[in-house]
Amino acid sequence: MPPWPPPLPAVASLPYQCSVLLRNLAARHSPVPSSPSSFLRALRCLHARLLSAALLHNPSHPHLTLRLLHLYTLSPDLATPAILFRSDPGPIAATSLVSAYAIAGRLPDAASFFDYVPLHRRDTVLHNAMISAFARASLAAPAVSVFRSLLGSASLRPDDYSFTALLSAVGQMHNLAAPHCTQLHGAVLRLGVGAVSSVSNALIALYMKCDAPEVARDARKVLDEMPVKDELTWTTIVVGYVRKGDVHAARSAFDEVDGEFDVVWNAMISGYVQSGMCAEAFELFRKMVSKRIPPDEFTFTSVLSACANAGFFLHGKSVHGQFIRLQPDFVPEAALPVNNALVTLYSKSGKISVAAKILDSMSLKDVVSWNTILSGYIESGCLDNAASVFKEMPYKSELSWMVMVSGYVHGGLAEDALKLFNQMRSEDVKPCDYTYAGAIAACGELGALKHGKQLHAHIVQCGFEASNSAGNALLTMYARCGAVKDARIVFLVMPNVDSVSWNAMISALGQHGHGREALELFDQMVARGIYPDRISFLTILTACNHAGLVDEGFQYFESMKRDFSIIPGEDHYARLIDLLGRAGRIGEARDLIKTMPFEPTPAIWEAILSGCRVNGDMELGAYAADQLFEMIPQHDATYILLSNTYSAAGRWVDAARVRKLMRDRGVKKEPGCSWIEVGNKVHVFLVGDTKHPEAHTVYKFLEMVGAKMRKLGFVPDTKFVLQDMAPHQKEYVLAAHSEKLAVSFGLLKLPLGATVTVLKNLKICGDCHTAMMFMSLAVGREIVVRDVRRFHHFNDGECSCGNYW
DNA sequence: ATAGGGTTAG
Repeated sequence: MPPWPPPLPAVASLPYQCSVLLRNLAARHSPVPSSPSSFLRALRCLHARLLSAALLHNPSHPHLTLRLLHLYTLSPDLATPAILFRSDPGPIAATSLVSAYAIAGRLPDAASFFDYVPLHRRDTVLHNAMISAFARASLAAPAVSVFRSLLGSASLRPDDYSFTALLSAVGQMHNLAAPHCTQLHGAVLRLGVGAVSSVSNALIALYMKCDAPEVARDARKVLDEMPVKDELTWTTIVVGYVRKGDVHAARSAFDEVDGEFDVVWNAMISGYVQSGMCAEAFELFRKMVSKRIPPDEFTFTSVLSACANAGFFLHGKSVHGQFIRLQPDFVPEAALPVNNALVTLYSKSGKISVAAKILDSMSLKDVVSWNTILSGYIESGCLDNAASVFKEMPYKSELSWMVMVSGYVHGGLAEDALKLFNQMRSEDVKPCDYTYAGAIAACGELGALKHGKQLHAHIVQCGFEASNSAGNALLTMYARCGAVKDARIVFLVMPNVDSVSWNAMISALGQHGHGREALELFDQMVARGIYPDRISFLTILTACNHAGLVDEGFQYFESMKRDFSIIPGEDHYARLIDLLGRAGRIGEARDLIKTMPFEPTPAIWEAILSGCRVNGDMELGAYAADQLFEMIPQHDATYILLSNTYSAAGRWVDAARVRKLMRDRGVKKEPGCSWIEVGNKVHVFLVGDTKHPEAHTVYKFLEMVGAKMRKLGFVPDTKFVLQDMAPHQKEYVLAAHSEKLAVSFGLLKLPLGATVTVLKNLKICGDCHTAMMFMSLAVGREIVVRDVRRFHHFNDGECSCGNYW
């Protein structure tokens, strides 16, 4: 019979071996004494030996404590900690239980053991353990009150441990005021514990966490007065300067110790990563390796995240290799964050299958691992894989929901996003502001204004009104739904508008025909010292486009290069060309192409093409079409555009060739629809190949619409009435409560072609009244006034745009 | 029997 508990392994490989030992014990891989009392005795013996090896409370190995605790709680009929405690309800057992539970993140259990000890039996050490338990959980107030009760006790006095724990607890508070630090500093000096390095370290950390900029000096003073400085002193200083945003001060402090202590390297490397200086982080790691300082799990995690952030994938791969060589030294718990960082690295470098393989090979996974692979799949566009990971992941956090909701929105599946959001709330998961932002963006996609407004109310209720992500999402949603007024209110209410907010507001004005106002707002933004980015200029060009402000558009384009040194991208050029084309200055557009520093892209040719359509310059149009044809397939719309252009240019054979290509490649023509509000009804128009209005297709479409709306949980009592308006066109009236339901089919994104088709259909129906209303809705949205005016005369035969599917 | 710093997912 082998001895029990098994003998502890040699010192060199202690943490790893002990972890394995404890895991095997928990899994009953080792012989276990038959009687509960001898199991308990042996377990306590093991516990004591781990403690004497200083392993259990070594901050690098909290997982050993967890494993041991797990072993204690393993079978309820054996030695649960409660039974352990009942056999010895004194302060000593309570202290180790309080700290064990605190490390395990189970604060309520820790507190209850503290409470069980009668007042007269509590000693300073127990108080200290409780204070640090609260500190770990970032709960400053209860920690302070435990410290107060220690002060109030007649027989007890706080010692250096008490102060260290208290200072760390107070440091968890947000917006800590400098006077508090000075006050605590005074108390430390009065009680004469300032010479103890742990107290001074905590004091330095406290000063560094203060918002006031000048406290760094006070921290430095504490440092200079310390008789003995240890490695944690220097780490605290380095970390503190990084937190204050002063990487250079951190680096000079690091150079002051000359890398004498290993952990300071970690602090400096991660400091560089946090400040976005990934190249410096990697350089330091290289230096560390050349000095033969062994990297630990923190080093690996930081440097890998540096590689992932900066796109140093080859460097990352070599770090991966080094980690593999050292891997046997790491317990699974220590390897976990490194593996997580590896999964991130490979996801970001586009090697999602390698990332999945690493995840698969991990013996230990946590929420972070699952969330990482989830966002990896979403970023690489594998929504299906993401959805199945989401379904099967053993634990979810709020972040998982957030990633999935916004993943659906980004992937164009707004309905699924809202469905998931509703499911989330029915499962009582509290959404954070980012998740709300995702759901609101989904409403914007769908044009579900009422639903969006409800979410706005929730946001106010949850206190997320000051959040920029939520505010920007609301702003964009209102803009997409055409509620510029509401968008403006959100913009005015937001406490810290950022450049995203400005861009969104400018775009809201621009898209709804308030071109001049959009330009004014842009100038205001610049005057306020907010630097416009490339998105700002895209927005401005769009605004100019919608308002027909050609010369202004040109001026802003020049100013972008000259005053803000932003290099125009293909999208900027495409918009400028579009602007020129619509103004009939297609020749200038053609000249502009020649000045571009890159070869024309499909977007550029498309812009030229639409300009040619407006101007009837079919020669240049056909040339652009030829260029596009070479680049096909870019996206589905290109085929239709091409075929129509060739037809308009009289090149019927080429048009037919495009149509054949379209058929061969299986490009689907899906029916689209449009909407119009009349009174409290919403009319939905079916747009598409209406020459084959087989009844079942029409009804199928209606069913689809109905199912979609029911799924979204909007107006459930909506009735569909089918009315025959004309042989070539069907109109469905939604007897809705004037909600812009039809917008939920994504119709605000209705392109020019579709609008033209609707107008054409209305002409066929002879419903000029509706047509006029439709135009008034269309004007200033995606459609430019002059385009609509062209069809004011409804000259069918001349329509070069054709149908939009 | 108790303390201080450093890590990963958007």
